Amino acid sequence: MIKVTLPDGTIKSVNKGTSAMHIAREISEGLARNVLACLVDDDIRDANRPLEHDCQLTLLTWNDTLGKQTMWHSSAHLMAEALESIYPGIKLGIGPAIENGFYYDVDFGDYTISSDDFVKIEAKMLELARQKNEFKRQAISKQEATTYFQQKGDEFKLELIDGLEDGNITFYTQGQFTDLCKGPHIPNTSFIKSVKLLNIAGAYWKGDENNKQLTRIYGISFPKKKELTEYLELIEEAKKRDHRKLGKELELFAFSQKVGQGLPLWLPKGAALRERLENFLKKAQKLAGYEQVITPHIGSKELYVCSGHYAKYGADSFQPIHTPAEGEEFLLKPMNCPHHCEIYKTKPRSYKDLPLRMAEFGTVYRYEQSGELHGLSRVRGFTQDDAHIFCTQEQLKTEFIKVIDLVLYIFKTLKFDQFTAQISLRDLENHDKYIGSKENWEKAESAIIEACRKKGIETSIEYGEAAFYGPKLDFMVKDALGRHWQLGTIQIDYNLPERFELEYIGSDNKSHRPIMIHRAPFGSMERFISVLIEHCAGNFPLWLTPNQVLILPISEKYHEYAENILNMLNNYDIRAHIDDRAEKAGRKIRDAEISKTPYMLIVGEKEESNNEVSVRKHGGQDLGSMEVQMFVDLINKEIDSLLEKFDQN
RNA sequence: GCCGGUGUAGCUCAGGGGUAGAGCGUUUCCUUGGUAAGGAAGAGGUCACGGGUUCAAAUCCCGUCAUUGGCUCCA
Repeated sequence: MIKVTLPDGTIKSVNKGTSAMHIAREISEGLARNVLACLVDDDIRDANRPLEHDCQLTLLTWNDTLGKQTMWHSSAHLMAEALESIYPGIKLGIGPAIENGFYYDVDFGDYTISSDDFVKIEAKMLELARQKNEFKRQAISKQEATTYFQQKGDEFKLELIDGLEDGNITFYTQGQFTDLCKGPHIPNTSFIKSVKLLNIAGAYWKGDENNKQLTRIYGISFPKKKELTEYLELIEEAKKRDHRKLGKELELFAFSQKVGQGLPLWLPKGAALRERLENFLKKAQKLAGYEQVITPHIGSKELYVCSGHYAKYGADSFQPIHTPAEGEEFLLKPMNCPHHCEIYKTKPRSYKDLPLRMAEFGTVYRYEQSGELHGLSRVRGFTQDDAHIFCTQEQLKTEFIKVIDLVLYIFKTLKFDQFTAQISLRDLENHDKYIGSKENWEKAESAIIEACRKKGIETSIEYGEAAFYGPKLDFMVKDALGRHWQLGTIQIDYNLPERFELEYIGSDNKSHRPIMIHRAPFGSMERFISVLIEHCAGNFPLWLTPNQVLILPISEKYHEYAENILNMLNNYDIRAHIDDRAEKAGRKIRDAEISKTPYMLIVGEKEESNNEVSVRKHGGQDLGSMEVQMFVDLINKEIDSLLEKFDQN
């Protein structure tokens, strides 16, 4: 007999070799029908595998992330089975579960496949699922595994097996399909009640662009048909929020073939919005002790040779601009830091000058790969809300924390309450690719970790993700379609001060080297605004939104009164317009709603005679009629509540 | 950059070897209205661009550009 402890603390004594599924069935048949896998101590396993020792047991269902992942992993196998039966002879790469669904990488050989084929693949998958085939686990020797895939002629699996340790290899079989897999899997295929193949794409074998490109098919599956419907509705909703669509509809930005790809054109409304966002940050930065600087859009090639960027990125950048002078070369600036270093050097600095905080909304140009360009999220010309803090080693942690405060202030004001923070450190093994001394790196890495701990930020640590000149902390958010984007970034740099020979005179009257912190709370104006658009679905906060108020005269007779109202609002810096088209009120309201204007003022005979306005909020709420002054107060009060002052304790 | 998809009116899209369609928007006229679409008439397109096949190409083929879903990359 062994003792199995369940999450609620109950201990069950069962025969050795009993399965988790058996225990589930003892608890209830309903539960057993929903168990997809289980956790034995901290090990994820098939629910049907026998339990051999005393253990903690957690039964995993669709409600658990790990349960979902198991279902999706099994669905990838199911898809592979379906694909093999439709396209005999295909070769399989890997087929894991992902955040939302699963994929399988396949070498289709001579078959051509497109999303038009999804319907028949989905049908085959469901047909196979209904066969209620068990996922059978089988431990196998490396030799046997190799033989199996040699016979099958699947070089990808052979390559995978090659990297595995003998004695640790398992196969899973369901129906006619066997795959190299460490599992776990759901008990049988019938748990998969609905599937949807989502898209098809190329993907390099093992993620290496020197390797063969396979066809990746993405899909998702559910234990209930209804959940698939809901998921598809969610995707539709997300598409409505796509910043590329809303940016066009709300006339915020545009692109032009003639101007060039990845070079956004800011339309009047978008430009004004961006300007307000910049001013918002400038105000907070002023309070935080930053000074604004301005630097040119190009810089001598020598500047980047000095910074080291030319050696690393020169070949993949916009190429140098030549002048009529022999040998003279300039680069479009890909970052602002070297310029700021030169500002630092304009005069001798004392420890009393530090920390020196230099801010600039600096527009930079990077030759991003054409396939990577995406709306405003990834462009070739963009403006960083950049700043560089030059400080001493002692000041580093405090300054780092202050920057975190600024980032959190922005997130709070714009209601980004779901973000993740990632600490990027050096590769654990290979330290050669980083510039700078080992000691400095260690100091910098621990400063970041401590600062995050102190601010109570939940972080993940990623090794090997650091920039070549220093470790960093990145804040990431998801866009409407679930893609992750990096927004704010804070990076420590021991390298540039070295390369530019930056110095300050310490209290000991000796020369010392400052440390540099690069930071951009928004990241770039372009990307931040893209995420903001999707975050609020185009319904910007009142202080940011292009048009705050639309005045809707009931008929032409009230245009003059509407003009009066407009003048009053303009005097209070409220952004308002009049819809003076010869349309009915219902029509004007509808159009105002579609344009996402926060407030509508309906004015007609009643309002004019009482010297009032009727206020309707976006979304339909009728606030009744009131005097203009009262409406102004209402708006200002709302803006005040949204725009808390930056307080750096 | 790589592998797929797409490119038709300002927008969203249908069509498709015999020189072009809808809805919305826009313009003009009528209507002067009360909380999500009033009516009528008109304008608007070298069907992305360049080649090829053909009696004939927007349609088929090739190339380029842009865009899009991924992959790789991201100072």
